[in-house]
Amino acid sequence: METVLIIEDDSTMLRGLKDNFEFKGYTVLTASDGEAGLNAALDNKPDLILLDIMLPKINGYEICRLIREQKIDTPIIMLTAKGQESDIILGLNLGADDYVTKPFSIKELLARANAFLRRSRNQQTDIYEFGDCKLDIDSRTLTRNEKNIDLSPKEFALLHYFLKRQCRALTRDEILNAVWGYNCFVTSRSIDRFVNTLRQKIEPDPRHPTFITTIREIGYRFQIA
Amino acid sequence: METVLIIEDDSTMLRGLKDNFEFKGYTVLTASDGEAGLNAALDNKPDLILLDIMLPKINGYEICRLIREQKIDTPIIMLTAKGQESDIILGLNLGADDYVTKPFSIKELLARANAFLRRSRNQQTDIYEFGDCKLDIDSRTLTRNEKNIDLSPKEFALLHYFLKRQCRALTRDEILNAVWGYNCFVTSRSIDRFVNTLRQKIEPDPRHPTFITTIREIGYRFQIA
DNA sequence: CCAAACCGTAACAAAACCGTAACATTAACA
DNA sequence: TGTTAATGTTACGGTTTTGTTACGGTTTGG
Repeated sequence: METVLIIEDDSTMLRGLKDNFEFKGYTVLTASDGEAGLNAALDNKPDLILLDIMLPKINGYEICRLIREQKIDTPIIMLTAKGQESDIILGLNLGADDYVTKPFSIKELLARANAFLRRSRNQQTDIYEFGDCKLDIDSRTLTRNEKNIDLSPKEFALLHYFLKRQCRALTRDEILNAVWGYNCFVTSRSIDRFVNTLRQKIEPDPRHPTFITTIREIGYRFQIA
Repeated sequence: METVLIIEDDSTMLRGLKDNFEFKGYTVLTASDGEAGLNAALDNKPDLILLDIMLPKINGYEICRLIREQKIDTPIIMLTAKGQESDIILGLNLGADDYVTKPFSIKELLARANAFLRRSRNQQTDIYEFGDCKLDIDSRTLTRNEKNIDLSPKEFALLHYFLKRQCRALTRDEILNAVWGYNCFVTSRSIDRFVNTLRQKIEPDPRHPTFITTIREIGYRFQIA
Protein backbone atom coordinates (compact mmCIF):
# COMPACT_ATOMS: atom_id res chain seq x y z
CA MET A 1 0.00 0.00 0.00
CA GLU A 2 1.14 3.55 -0.64
CA THR A 3 2.96 5.48 2.03
CA VAL A 4 2.36 9.12 2.75
CA LEU A 5 4.79 11.23 4.74
CA ILE A 6 3.30 14.21 6.54
CA ILE A 7 5.67 16.89 7.78
CA GLU A 8 3.76 19.31 10.00
CA ASP A 9 4.46 20.87 13.38
CA ASP A 10 0.92 21.66 14.48
CA SER A 11 -0.05 18.49 16.28
CA THR A 12 -3.80 18.97 15.86
CA MET A 13 -3.45 19.40 12.14
CA LEU A 14 -1.04 16.49 11.97
CA ARG A 15 -3.43 14.27 13.83
CA GLY A 16 -6.32 15.18 11.57
CA LEU A 17 -4.36 14.53 8.40
CA LYS A 18 -2.97 11.26 9.68
CA ASP A 19 -6.40 9.97 10.61
CA ASN A 20 -7.87 10.88 7.27
CA PHE A 21 -5.14 9.30 5.22
CA GLU A 22 -5.07 6.20 7.33
CA PHE A 23 -8.79 5.93 6.97
CA LYS A 24 -8.30 5.92 3.23
CA GLY A 25 -5.97 3.00 3.63
CA TYR A 26 -2.59 4.64 3.26
CA THR A 27 0.35 3.99 5.48
CA VAL A 28 1.20 7.27 7.18
CA LEU A 29 4.57 8.45 8.44
CA THR A 30 4.79 11.67 10.38
CA ALA A 31 7.43 14.18 11.35
CA SER A 32 6.95 17.37 13.31
CA ASP A 33 10.08 19.26 12.41
CA GLY A 34 12.12 19.79 9.32
CA GLU A 35 15.07 17.71 10.27
CA ALA A 36 13.06 14.61 11.14
CA GLY A 37 10.97 15.14 8.05
CA LEU A 38 13.95 15.26 5.76
CA ASN A 39 15.39 12.10 7.26
CA ALA A 40 12.09 10.29 6.97
CA ALA A 41 11.80 11.32 3.34
CA LEU A 42 15.27 10.02 2.56
CA ASP A 43 15.00 6.83 4.56
CA ASN A 44 11.50 5.61 3.84
CA LYS A 45 10.90 6.60 0.23
CA PRO A 46 7.26 7.52 0.67
CA ASP A 47 4.97 7.74 -2.35
CA LEU A 48 3.77 11.21 -1.45
CA ILE A 49 4.91 13.99 0.87
CA LEU A 50 2.68 16.58 2.48
CA LEU A 51 4.89 19.44 3.53
CA ASP A 52 4.11 22.38 5.76
CA ILE A 53 6.12 25.49 5.02
CA MET A 54 6.42 26.89 8.52
CA LEU A 55 8.52 24.36 10.38
CA PRO A 56 11.07 24.37 13.18
CA LYS A 57 14.74 23.71 12.41
CA ILE A 58 14.55 23.56 8.61
CA ASN A 59 11.74 25.27 6.75
CA GLY A 60 9.66 23.66 4.09
CA TYR A 61 11.42 25.26 1.15
CA GLU A 62 14.77 24.00 2.27
CA ILE A 63 13.39 20.51 2.74
CA CYS A 64 11.90 20.61 -0.69
CA ARG A 65 15.18 21.70 -2.21
CA LEU A 66 17.21 19.14 -0.26
CA ILE A 67 14.91 16.32 -1.25
CA ARG A 68 15.14 17.18 -4.92
CA GLU A 69 18.89 17.55 -4.56
CA GLN A 70 18.94 13.86 -3.63
CA LYS A 71 17.26 13.08 -6.96
CA ILE A 72 14.14 11.89 -5.19
CA ASP A 73 11.12 12.72 -7.28
CA THR A 74 8.41 11.78 -4.85
CA PRO A 75 5.46 14.11 -5.40
CA ILE A 76 5.34 16.92 -2.83
CA ILE A 77 2.21 18.82 -1.91
CA MET A 78 2.84 21.99 0.06
CA LEU A 79 0.55 23.19 2.80
CA THR A 80 0.70 26.98 2.87
CA ALA A 81 -1.02 29.78 4.75
CA LYS A 82 -3.51 31.73 2.73
CA GLY A 83 -2.55 34.66 0.62
CA GLN A 84 1.12 34.02 0.19
CA GLU A 85 1.15 33.71 -3.55
CA SER A 86 4.81 34.50 -3.75
CA ASP A 87 5.56 31.65 -1.40
CA ILE A 88 3.67 29.29 -3.64
CA ILE A 89 5.64 30.34 -6.66
CA LEU A 90 8.83 29.86 -4.74
CA GLY A 91 7.77 26.42 -3.57
CA LEU A 92 6.85 25.28 -7.05
CA ASN A 93 10.16 26.53 -8.35
CA LEU A 94 12.00 24.53 -5.74
CA GLY A 95 10.39 21.34 -6.91
CA ALA A 96 7.02 21.03 -5.20
CA ASP A 97 4.28 19.55 -7.35
CA ASP A 98 1.16 21.12 -5.95
CA TYR A 99 -0.13 23.11 -3.00
CA VAL A 100 -3.20 23.70 -0.95
CA THR A 101 -3.80 26.82 1.11
CA LYS A 102 -4.91 26.63 4.72
CA PRO A 103 -7.64 26.33 5.68
CA PHE A 104 -8.33 23.69 3.10
CA SER A 105 -11.00 21.05 2.79
CA ILE A 106 -9.68 17.62 3.61
CA LYS A 107 -11.69 16.27 0.72
CA GLU A 108 -9.87 18.48 -1.73
CA LEU A 109 -6.51 17.51 -0.32
CA LEU A 110 -7.35 13.85 -0.54
CA ALA A 111 -8.44 14.26 -4.13
CA ARG A 112 -5.15 15.88 -5.10
CA ALA A 113 -3.14 13.36 -3.13
CA ASN A 114 -4.99 10.63 -4.92
CA ALA A 115 -4.11 12.01 -8.30
CA PHE A 116 -0.42 11.88 -7.50
CA LEU A 117 -0.60 8.49 -5.91
CA ARG A 118 -2.40 7.12 -8.89
CA ARG A 119 0.36 8.43 -11.06
CA SER A 120 3.03 6.84 -8.92
CA ARG A 121 1.05 3.65 -9.00
CA ASN A 122 0.88 3.64 -12.78
CA GLN A 123 4.54 4.26 -13.28
CA GLN A 124 5.03 0.66 -12.39
CA THR A 125 3.33 -2.04 -14.41
CA ASP A 126 -0.10 -1.22 -15.60
CA ILE A 127 -0.65 -4.22 -17.82
CA TYR A 128 -1.07 -7.65 -16.36
CA GLU A 129 -0.93 -10.76 -18.49
CA PHE A 130 -2.07 -14.22 -17.55
CA GLY A 131 -2.99 -17.14 -19.76
CA ASP A 132 -4.38 -15.61 -22.89
CA CYS A 133 -5.74 -12.62 -21.01
CA LYS A 134 -4.46 -9.09 -20.68
CA LEU A 135 -5.72 -6.57 -18.19
CA ASP A 136 -4.85 -3.00 -19.02
CA ILE A 137 -5.30 -0.77 -16.00
CA ASP A 138 -5.12 2.58 -17.74
CA SER A 139 -7.72 1.81 -20.31
CA ARG A 140 -9.61 -0.51 -17.96
CA THR A 141 -9.92 -3.20 -20.56
CA LEU A 142 -9.64 -6.93 -20.41
CA THR A 143 -8.83 -8.85 -23.56
CA ARG A 144 -8.76 -12.58 -24.09
CA ASN A 145 -7.16 -13.80 -27.28
CA GLU A 146 -7.21 -10.20 -28.51
CA LYS A 147 -10.96 -10.12 -28.03
CA ASN A 148 -12.55 -7.67 -25.66
CA ILE A 149 -14.25 -8.89 -22.52
CA ASP A 150 -16.57 -6.59 -20.62
CA LEU A 151 -15.99 -6.16 -16.92
CA SER A 152 -18.26 -4.38 -14.51
CA PRO A 153 -16.56 -1.90 -12.15
CA LYS A 154 -16.51 -4.36 -9.25
CA GLU A 155 -15.27 -7.16 -11.43
CA PHE A 156 -12.47 -4.93 -12.63
CA ALA A 157 -11.57 -3.82 -9.13
CA LEU A 158 -11.55 -7.36 -7.84
CA LEU A 159 -9.48 -8.73 -10.68
CA HIS A 160 -7.05 -5.85 -10.34
CA TYR A 161 -6.68 -6.57 -6.66
CA PHE A 162 -6.08 -10.24 -7.33
CA LEU A 163 -3.40 -9.39 -9.83
CA LYS A 164 -1.68 -6.98 -7.50
CA ARG A 165 -1.48 -9.65 -4.86
CA GLN A 166 -0.80 -12.82 -6.76
CA CYS A 167 0.17 -16.03 -5.06
CA ARG A 168 -1.15 -14.95 -1.71
CA ALA A 169 -3.94 -16.49 0.26
CA LEU A 170 -6.35 -13.58 0.56
CA THR A 171 -8.90 -13.67 3.30
CA ARG A 172 -12.42 -12.56 2.58
CA ASP A 173 -11.98 -9.70 5.01
CA GLU A 174 -8.84 -8.53 3.30
CA ILE A 175 -10.61 -8.58 -0.02
CA LEU A 176 -13.64 -6.76 1.32
CA ASN A 177 -11.51 -4.06 2.90
CA ALA A 178 -9.40 -3.56 -0.17
CA VAL A 179 -12.04 -3.76 -2.87
CA TRP A 180 -15.25 -2.73 -1.15
CA GLY A 181 -13.72 -0.30 1.34
CA TYR A 182 -13.22 -0.18 5.03
CA ASN A 183 -16.59 0.72 6.41
CA CYS A 184 -18.84 -1.28 4.23
CA PHE A 185 -21.37 -3.80 5.33
CA VAL A 186 -21.44 -6.31 2.57
CA THR A 187 -21.76 -10.02 3.08
CA SER A 188 -18.59 -11.84 2.26
CA ARG A 189 -20.69 -14.11 0.07
CA SER A 190 -20.81 -11.26 -2.40
CA ILE A 191 -17.17 -11.93 -3.06
CA ASP A 192 -18.02 -15.48 -4.04
CA ARG A 193 -20.51 -14.22 -6.53
CA PHE A 194 -17.99 -11.95 -8.21
CA VAL A 195 -15.35 -14.62 -8.18
CA ASN A 196 -17.87 -16.74 -9.95
CA THR A 197 -18.52 -14.24 -12.70
CA LEU A 198 -14.80 -13.55 -13.05
CA ARG A 199 -14.13 -17.23 -13.48
CA GLN A 200 -16.70 -17.42 -16.22
CA LYS A 201 -14.81 -14.70 -18.02
CA ILE A 202 -11.18 -15.61 -17.54
CA GLU A 203 -10.89 -19.30 -16.77
CA PRO A 204 -10.31 -21.78 -19.59
CA ASP A 205 -12.61 -24.16 -17.73
CA PRO A 206 -14.67 -22.27 -15.15
CA ARG A 207 -15.71 -25.47 -13.43
CA HIS A 208 -12.08 -26.29 -12.76
CA PRO A 209 -10.46 -22.95 -12.15
CA THR A 210 -6.71 -22.58 -12.42
CA PHE A 211 -6.21 -18.85 -11.90
CA ILE A 212 -8.53 -18.15 -9.02
CA THR A 213 -8.38 -21.01 -6.58
CA THR A 214 -10.62 -21.36 -3.59
CA ILE A 215 -9.07 -21.67 -0.18
CA ARG A 216 -11.67 -23.18 2.04
CA GLU A 217 -12.55 -21.21 5.17
CA ILE A 218 -10.17 -18.47 4.12
CA GLY A 219 -10.88 -16.93 0.78
CA TYR A 220 -9.15 -17.08 -2.58
CA ARG A 221 -5.76 -17.02 -4.21
CA PHE A 222 -4.85 -15.86 -7.68
CA GLN A 223 -1.90 -17.40 -9.40
CA ILE A 224 -0.80 -17.93 -12.95
CA ALA A 225 -0.94 -21.61 -13.84
CA MET B 1 19.24 -4.32 14.30
CA GLU B 2 16.49 -6.25 16.05
CA THR B 3 14.99 -4.92 19.19
CA VAL B 4 13.99 -7.06 22.13
CA LEU B 5 11.68 -5.81 24.83
CA ILE B 6 12.06 -7.44 28.22
CA ILE B 7 9.29 -6.99 30.73
CA GLU B 8 10.43 -8.27 34.10
CA ASP B 9 10.25 -6.88 37.62
CA ASP B 10 13.11 -8.81 39.22
CA SER B 11 16.00 -6.48 38.63
CA THR B 12 18.67 -9.18 38.88
CA MET B 13 16.94 -11.30 36.31
CA LEU B 14 16.31 -8.29 34.12
CA ARG B 15 19.95 -7.31 34.28
CA GLY B 16 21.09 -10.78 33.32
CA LEU B 17 18.75 -11.03 30.36
CA LYS B 18 19.63 -7.56 29.14
CA ASP B 19 23.35 -8.28 29.25
CA ASN B 20 22.98 -11.51 27.38
CA PHE B 21 20.82 -10.15 24.63
CA GLU B 22 22.97 -7.07 24.24
CA PHE B 23 26.01 -9.26 24.04
CA LYS B 24 24.37 -11.05 21.12
CA GLY B 25 23.99 -7.70 19.43
CA TYR B 26 20.34 -6.96 20.01
CA THR B 27 18.99 -3.62 21.08
CA VAL B 28 17.30 -4.16 24.41
CA LEU B 29 14.42 -2.22 25.87
CA THR B 30 13.34 -2.95 29.41
CA ALA B 31 10.32 -2.37 31.56
CA SER B 32 9.85 -3.44 35.15
CA ASP B 33 6.11 -3.20 35.49
CA GLY B 34 3.16 -4.07 33.34
CA GLU B 35 2.07 -0.61 32.47
CA ALA B 36 5.47 0.54 31.26
CA GLY B 37 5.87 -2.72 29.41
CA LEU B 38 2.64 -2.36 27.56
CA ASN B 39 3.45 1.17 26.53
CA ALA B 40 6.89 0.19 25.39
CA ALA B 41 5.43 -2.63 23.32
CA LEU B 42 2.94 -0.33 21.66
CA ASP B 43 5.30 2.58 21.08
CA ASN B 44 8.50 0.90 20.02
CA LYS B 45 7.31 -2.09 18.04
CA PRO B 46 10.05 -4.46 19.18
CA ASP B 47 10.80 -7.59 17.19
CA LEU B 48 10.43 -9.86 20.19
CA ILE B 49 8.96 -9.56 23.66
CA LEU B 50 10.07 -11.50 26.72
CA LEU B 51 7.27 -11.32 29.19
CA ASP B 52 7.26 -12.26 32.85
CA ILE B 53 3.88 -13.34 34.17
CA MET B 54 4.14 -12.04 37.71
CA LEU B 55 4.27 -8.29 37.35
CA PRO B 56 3.09 -5.26 39.26
CA LYS B 57 0.16 -3.18 37.98
CA ILE B 58 -0.86 -5.27 34.99
CA ASN B 59 -0.02 -8.95 34.90
CA GLY B 60 1.57 -10.69 31.99
CA TYR B 61 -1.60 -12.27 30.68
CA GLU B 62 -3.34 -8.94 30.43
CA ILE B 63 -0.38 -7.45 28.64
CA CYS B 64 -0.38 -10.31 26.22
CA ARG B 65 -4.05 -9.91 25.54
CA LEU B 66 -3.84 -6.14 25.19
CA ILE B 67 -0.95 -6.37 22.80
CA ARG B 68 -2.77 -8.83 20.58
CA GLU B 69 -5.87 -6.70 20.78
CA GLN B 70 -3.87 -3.97 19.05
CA LYS B 71 -3.24 -6.38 16.21
CA ILE B 72 0.45 -6.41 17.00
CA ASP B 73 1.82 -9.81 16.18
CA THR B 74 5.27 -9.44 17.63
CA PRO B 75 6.37 -12.83 18.95
CA ILE B 76 5.97 -13.13 22.70
CA ILE B 77 7.91 -15.58 24.86
CA MET B 78 6.54 -15.97 28.36
CA LEU B 79 8.75 -16.47 31.37
CA THR B 80 6.87 -18.58 33.89
CA ALA B 81 7.62 -20.16 37.22
CA LYS B 82 7.95 -23.90 37.14
CA GLY B 83 5.01 -26.18 37.56
CA GLN B 84 2.26 -23.84 36.48
CA GLU B 85 1.05 -25.76 33.49
CA SER B 86 -2.37 -24.18 33.58
CA ASP B 87 -0.74 -20.77 33.43
CA ILE B 88 1.14 -21.77 30.34
CA ILE B 89 -1.99 -22.91 28.59
CA LEU B 90 -3.69 -19.68 29.49
CA GLY B 91 -0.80 -17.65 28.17
CA LEU B 92 -0.66 -19.51 24.88
CA ASN B 93 -4.37 -19.03 24.46
CA LEU B 94 -4.01 -15.32 24.97
CA GLY B 95 -1.59 -15.09 22.10
CA ALA B 96 1.85 -15.91 23.44
CA ASP B 97 4.02 -17.87 21.03
CA ASP B 98 6.24 -19.83 23.35
CA TYR B 99 7.32 -20.09 26.94
CA VAL B 100 10.25 -21.06 29.09
CA THR B 101 9.95 -22.10 32.72
CA LYS B 102 12.19 -20.64 35.39
CA PRO B 103 14.83 -21.53 36.12
CA PHE B 104 15.78 -21.77 32.47
CA SER B 105 19.09 -21.92 30.71
CA ILE B 106 19.97 -18.67 29.04
CA LYS B 107 21.26 -20.67 26.12
CA GLU B 108 17.92 -22.27 25.54
CA LEU B 109 16.14 -18.96 25.77
CA LEU B 110 18.52 -17.37 23.27
CA ALA B 111 17.95 -20.25 20.89
CA ARG B 112 14.21 -19.83 20.99
CA ALA B 113 14.46 -16.07 20.72
CA ASN B 114 16.67 -16.53 17.71
CA ALA B 115 14.14 -18.69 15.96
CA PHE B 116 11.51 -15.98 16.23
CA LEU B 117 13.87 -13.18 15.32
CA ARG B 118 15.05 -15.04 12.29
CA ARG B 119 11.53 -15.14 11.04
CA SER B 120 10.96 -11.44 11.61
CA ARG B 121 14.19 -10.73 9.77
CA ASN B 122 12.99 -12.16 6.51
CA GLN B 123 9.39 -11.25 6.96
CA GLN B 124 8.59 -11.97 3.38
CA THR B 125 9.65 -15.56 3.40
CA ASP B 126 7.45 -17.18 5.95
CA ILE B 127 8.38 -20.55 4.54
CA TYR B 128 9.14 -23.70 6.43
CA GLU B 129 11.19 -26.43 4.82
CA PHE B 130 11.54 -29.99 5.95
CA GLY B 131 12.60 -33.03 3.97
CA ASP B 132 11.45 -32.40 0.46
CA CYS B 133 8.47 -30.41 1.63
CA LYS B 134 7.90 -26.69 1.75
CA LEU B 135 5.08 -25.01 3.59
CA ASP B 136 4.43 -21.45 2.46
CA ILE B 137 2.28 -19.60 4.94
CA ASP B 138 1.46 -16.59 2.82
CA SER B 139 0.15 -18.56 -0.08
CA ARG B 140 -1.05 -21.43 2.11
CA THR B 141 0.53 -24.04 -0.08
CA LEU B 142 2.38 -27.20 0.69
CA THR B 143 4.70 -28.60 -1.94
CA ARG B 144 6.59 -31.83 -1.93
CA ASN B 145 9.27 -32.21 -4.55
CA GLU B 146 7.86 -29.12 -6.22
CA LYS B 147 4.50 -30.83 -6.50
CA ASN B 148 1.47 -29.35 -4.85
CA ILE B 149 -0.20 -31.16 -2.00
CA ASP B 150 -3.67 -30.18 -0.90
CA LEU B 151 -4.26 -29.50 2.75
CA SER B 152 -7.60 -29.04 4.42
CA PRO B 153 -7.92 -26.05 6.76
CA LYS B 154 -7.36 -28.11 9.88
CA GLU B 155 -4.46 -29.97 8.34
CA PHE B 156 -2.83 -26.68 7.45
CA ALA B 157 -3.40 -25.21 10.89
CA LEU B 158 -2.02 -28.27 12.60
CA LEU B 159 1.05 -28.52 10.42
CA HIS B 160 1.70 -24.83 10.84
CA TYR B 161 1.49 -25.21 14.59
CA PHE B 162 3.87 -28.14 14.54
CA LEU B 163 6.36 -26.16 12.54
CA LYS B 164 6.14 -23.15 14.79
CA ARG B 165 6.92 -25.31 17.76
CA GLN B 166 9.43 -27.80 16.48
CA CYS B 167 11.35 -30.08 18.78
CA ARG B 168 8.89 -29.77 21.60
CA ALA B 169 6.76 -32.43 23.15
CA LEU B 170 3.29 -31.05 22.58
CA THR B 171 0.52 -32.34 24.77
CA ARG B 172 -2.83 -33.09 23.23
CA ASP B 173 -4.36 -30.36 25.32
CA GLU B 174 -1.84 -27.84 24.14
CA ILE B 175 -2.54 -28.80 20.55
CA LEU B 176 -6.28 -28.70 21.01
CA ASN B 177 -6.13 -25.29 22.62
CA ALA B 178 -3.87 -23.83 20.01
CA VAL B 179 -5.35 -25.34 16.87
CA TRP B 180 -8.98 -25.97 17.75
CA GLY B 181 -9.42 -23.04 20.13
CA TYR B 182 -9.83 -22.78 23.81
CA ASN B 183 -13.52 -23.39 24.24
CA CYS B 184 -14.03 -26.32 22.03
CA PHE B 185 -15.21 -29.73 23.01
CA VAL B 186 -13.48 -32.06 20.68
CA THR B 187 -12.14 -35.46 21.55
CA SER B 188 -8.39 -35.49 21.59
CA ARG B 189 -8.61 -38.52 19.31
CA SER B 190 -9.44 -36.11 16.54
CA ILE B 191 -5.86 -34.95 16.71
CA ASP B 192 -4.70 -38.47 16.05
CA ARG B 193 -6.83 -38.61 12.97
CA PHE B 194 -5.32 -35.44 11.57
CA VAL B 195 -1.83 -36.47 12.47
CA ASN B 196 -2.56 -39.58 10.50
CA THR B 197 -3.65 -37.74 7.38
CA LEU B 198 -0.72 -35.36 7.71
CA ARG B 199 1.68 -38.26 7.90
CA GLN B 200 0.21 -39.72 4.75
CA LYS B 201 0.97 -36.46 3.01
CA ILE B 202 4.38 -35.50 4.31
CA GLU B 203 6.17 -38.59 5.59
CA PRO B 204 8.47 -40.52 3.28
CA ASP B 205 7.18 -43.68 4.95
CA PRO B 206 3.93 -42.97 6.79
CA ARG B 207 4.14 -46.22 8.70
CA HIS B 208 7.45 -45.18 10.18
CA PRO B 209 7.13 -41.47 10.66
CA THR B 210 10.24 -39.35 11.07
CA PHE B 211 8.81 -35.84 11.21
CA ILE B 212 5.81 -36.29 13.46
CA THR B 213 6.71 -38.70 16.21
CA THR B 214 4.26 -40.02 18.74
CA ILE B 215 4.94 -39.49 22.40
CA ARG B 216 2.93 -42.04 24.19
CA GLU B 217 0.49 -40.72 26.78
CA ILE B 218 1.51 -37.16 25.96
CA GLY B 219 0.96 -36.22 22.38
CA TYR B 220 3.30 -35.54 19.48
CA ARG B 221 6.53 -33.87 18.56
CA PHE B 222 7.58 -32.46 15.22
CA GLN B 223 11.22 -32.37 14.29
CA ILE B 224 13.22 -32.39 11.13
CA ALA B 225 14.99 -35.69 10.61
C1' DC C 1 3.02 -63.74 29.40
C1' DC C 2 -1.25 -61.24 30.25
C1' DA C 3 -4.26 -57.46 30.78
C1' DA C 4 -4.79 -52.81 30.33
C1' DA C 5 -3.86 -48.70 28.11
C1' DC C 6 -2.87 -46.46 24.12
C1' DC C 7 -2.50 -45.35 19.28
C1' DG C 8 -3.16 -46.14 14.00
C1' DT C 9 -6.54 -46.26 10.81
C1' DA C 10 -10.75 -47.06 8.26
C1' DA C 11 -15.59 -46.09 7.96
C1' DC C 12 -19.51 -43.25 8.64
C1' DA C 13 -22.59 -39.53 9.63
C1' DA C 14 -23.11 -34.75 10.56
C1' DA C 15 -21.74 -30.23 9.70
C1' DA C 16 -19.58 -26.65 7.26
C1' DC C 17 -18.60 -24.53 3.22
C1' DC C 18 -18.79 -23.00 -1.52
C1' DG C 19 -20.78 -22.73 -6.42
C1' DT C 20 -24.44 -21.05 -8.56
C1' DA C 21 -28.91 -19.61 -9.90
C1' DA C 22 -32.70 -16.75 -8.80
C1' DC C 23 -34.45 -12.80 -6.86
C1' DA C 24 -34.40 -8.02 -4.87
C1' DT C 25 -32.45 -3.68 -4.70
C1' DT C 26 -29.85 0.06 -6.14
C1' DA C 27 -27.57 2.94 -9.49
C1' DA C 28 -26.93 4.72 -14.20
C1' DC C 29 -28.58 6.89 -17.94
C1' DA C 30 -31.27 8.13 -21.77
C1' DT D 1 -39.49 8.54 -15.76
C1' DG D 2 -38.68 4.21 -17.46
C1' DT D 3 -35.24 0.91 -18.83
C1' DT D 4 -31.10 -1.52 -18.19
C1' DA D 5 -27.10 -2.89 -15.94
C1' DA D 6 -24.77 -3.65 -11.70
C1' DT D 7 -24.74 -5.09 -7.20
C1' DG D 8 -26.02 -7.54 -3.02
C1' DT D 9 -28.69 -11.26 -0.74
C1' DT D 10 -30.74 -15.56 -0.22
C1' DA D 11 -31.42 -20.33 -0.80
C1' DC D 12 -30.54 -24.89 -2.50
C1' DG D 13 -27.58 -28.73 -3.53
C1' DG D 14 -23.26 -30.94 -4.01
C1' DT D 15 -18.87 -31.60 -2.10
C1' DT D 16 -15.48 -31.49 1.29
C1' DT D 17 -14.22 -31.52 5.85
C1' DT D 18 -14.53 -32.92 10.35
C1' DG D 19 -15.42 -35.49 14.66
C1' DT D 20 -16.62 -39.86 16.42
C1' DT D 21 -16.65 -44.60 16.77
C1' DA D 22 -14.86 -49.04 16.45
C1' DC D 23 -11.56 -52.53 15.62
C1' DG D 24 -7.08 -54.27 15.85
C1' DG D 25 -2.20 -53.94 16.64
C1' DT D 26 1.44 -52.39 19.76
C1' DT D 27 3.41 -51.03 23.97
C1' DT D 28 3.66 -51.02 28.97
C1' DG D 29 3.93 -52.66 33.56
C1' DG D 30 3.27 -56.19 36.65
